[in-house]
Amino acid sequence: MKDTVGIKKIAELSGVSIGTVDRVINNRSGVSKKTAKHVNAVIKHTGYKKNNVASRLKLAKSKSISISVLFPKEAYLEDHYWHLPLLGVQKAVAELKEMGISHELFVFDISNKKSFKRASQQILKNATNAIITVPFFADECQSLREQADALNIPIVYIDTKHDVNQEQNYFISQNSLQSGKVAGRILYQIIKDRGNYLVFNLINNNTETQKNNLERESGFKSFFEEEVPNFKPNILLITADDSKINSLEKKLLAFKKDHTPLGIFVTNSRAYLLPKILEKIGLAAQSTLIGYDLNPGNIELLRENKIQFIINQKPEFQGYSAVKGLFKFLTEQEDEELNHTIPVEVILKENL
Amino acid sequence: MKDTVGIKKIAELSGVSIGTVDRVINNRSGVSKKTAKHVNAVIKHTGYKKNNVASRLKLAKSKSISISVLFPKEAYLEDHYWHLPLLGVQKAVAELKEMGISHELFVFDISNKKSFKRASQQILKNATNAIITVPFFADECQSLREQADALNIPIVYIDTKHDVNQEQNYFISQNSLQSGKVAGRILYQIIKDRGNYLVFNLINNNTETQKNNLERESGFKSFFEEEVPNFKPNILLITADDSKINSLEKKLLAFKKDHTPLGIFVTNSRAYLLPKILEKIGLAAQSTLIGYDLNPGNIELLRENKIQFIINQKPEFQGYSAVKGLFKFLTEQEDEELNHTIPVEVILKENL
DNA sequence: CTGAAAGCGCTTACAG
DNA sequence: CTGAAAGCGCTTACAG
Repeated sequence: MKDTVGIKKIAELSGVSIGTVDRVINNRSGVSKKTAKHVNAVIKHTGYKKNNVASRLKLAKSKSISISVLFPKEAYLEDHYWHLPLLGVQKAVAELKEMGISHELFVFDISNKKSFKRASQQILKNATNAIITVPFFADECQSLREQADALNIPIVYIDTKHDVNQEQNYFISQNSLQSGKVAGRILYQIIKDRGNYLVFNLINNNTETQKNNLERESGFKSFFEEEVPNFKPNILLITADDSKINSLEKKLLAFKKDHTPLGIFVTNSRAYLLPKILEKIGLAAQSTLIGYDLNPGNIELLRENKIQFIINQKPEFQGYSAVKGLFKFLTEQEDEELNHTIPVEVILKENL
Repeated sequence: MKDTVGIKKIAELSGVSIGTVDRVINNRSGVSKKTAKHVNAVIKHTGYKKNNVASRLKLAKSKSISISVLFPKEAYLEDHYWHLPLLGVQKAVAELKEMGISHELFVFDISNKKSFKRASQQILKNATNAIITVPFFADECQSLREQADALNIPIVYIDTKHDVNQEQNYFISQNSLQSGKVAGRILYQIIKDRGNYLVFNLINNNTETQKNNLERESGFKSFFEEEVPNFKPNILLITADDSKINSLEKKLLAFKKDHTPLGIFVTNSRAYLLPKILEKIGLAAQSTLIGYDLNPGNIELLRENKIQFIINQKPEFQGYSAVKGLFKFLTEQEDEELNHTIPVEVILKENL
């Protein structure tokens, strides 16, 4: 391995002490312009790059990086979707713990904006270096954003991309429009023009994440417009509250008449609610069902072949990437890993 | 952050010097049994864990880890499949370079066993700490294995799992049987019992990696046996040399007669050879094509919707995982990351 | 068989 | 504004 230049070499070449070189590298105050300029020239010339391993070894105790994670309280439940990004966070923190990084979990109630506000205030009161959360509530995120900006604390949102325009807004999430197109392609391959399409927009809350569902729906329709423009599919959109799902039977019965194939796209994680109903009214055999997220209900029905496809958002990977990206940003000022589109992963029984 | 115990604390609690603690931790010679036992007891009691960041900082120069990568010579070609695992290797090495890790690329000709042998001898002559390669040639791998064992050099094979039985054989590859089942499921969803199935086993070499193709084929058939046992699909297997592919036209014409759907599974990366033939003999419209690997030809045809599905083996990820896993093994003696099944990733135009 | 000391590359409190 | 020295946790050559 050829000798890499270190701070010592730079000091030697610049004719200053390593302390001064350190000040220049880290933009600390107290260096004359002339010296700084000279040292910077040497740095550029030699291609010197700070050794972060050494840096973090020194700083691990005195400047430990603490990341606050603000998730729905379901993150505590091992079976729940919101536990998965937490697992990813924990994995990344474990990998980096010798570099002096730790995290703390804060939770809120997704049906209660105030609980989000309260938790975020608590986070800002503690000295934290970064925040990872989910943009459920537009106004509250906006206000958190402003306060965090003042303290120079970066925020990484996972799961959903909302359209706030500030700087330092980082998003690690799937492109919902694109995932809707994937669903469109898959169902179209199967149903073609021989049957009907059904989009279920099941609502169980009214937060920002609902936007994901609408974009997925829109992506689904776009697929047909863009990819098979001459085909005008019969797409029925059913928007319904979870609790009213049983009242839909009559509506669905219309599809039974000719036993034509039925492609069903559920725009959120609750595809598992449908198979029972489809069986009850005798639509199961002619249906192909695609939904989102590998929750226990969906997994079981994939295994039983009652759901055919699941689009996975890789929530664990989202949490993992958020921590890794933040670490890179906080130690190297590189933020390109903090804006990250998660690939649309297609899961069926055999690659579960 | 609560104070983690370090070597200093262990020394203090054991009443010995840190030098002795280091000897015990790293199983170095020259420690009395009594001292070792006592220190080990303290280590167990405190839950001490070596700080690898500090360790690697100290060792980066004197004990740099060097990984030899032995790939087909096509790894040099940016457009080629074998360039991808190399990119993954490079990425992982870049992430770990401050920990004192480097790699060197050696190449061989896949049509020439001797070139593999020659390159592997050269690797063994240099002092290397680990080898990453592809098991193209069973005998040569076996012999490499034996020599590497004697030198205590771990080998990680990517791409293909072959059935050698030694210890220290690590494989990072996709489960070919399983990926064939995925292909079966996808085509069955589309074709059902309304059409015919075609499996193309295109041969362009006779190395061990050909086993992948056979297992994929076998997985494809297994899908039908296991998942739809009452359905006896009409599956035609076509084994052909690449160069003879055009002579197949007559055989394929048989499928044209009734315009029934045709599900085509190409068990290797050369699905891109088929669309032109299918178009020429008028089978394109009724065909659904699934193949392997995101090479430029397949990508282009996915974009044009002339190939419908590609199964990706994530070659870049394979190379990346091999390096990360080796690093963990060489620094922490943990080898669980070195046996790794790559998920079966399903790609279509919209999630390319 | 064991310990004291130097050093990996960086950071910081202190002295000037 | 600048430098000399100590130290992060581990490793190693050297002395005993």
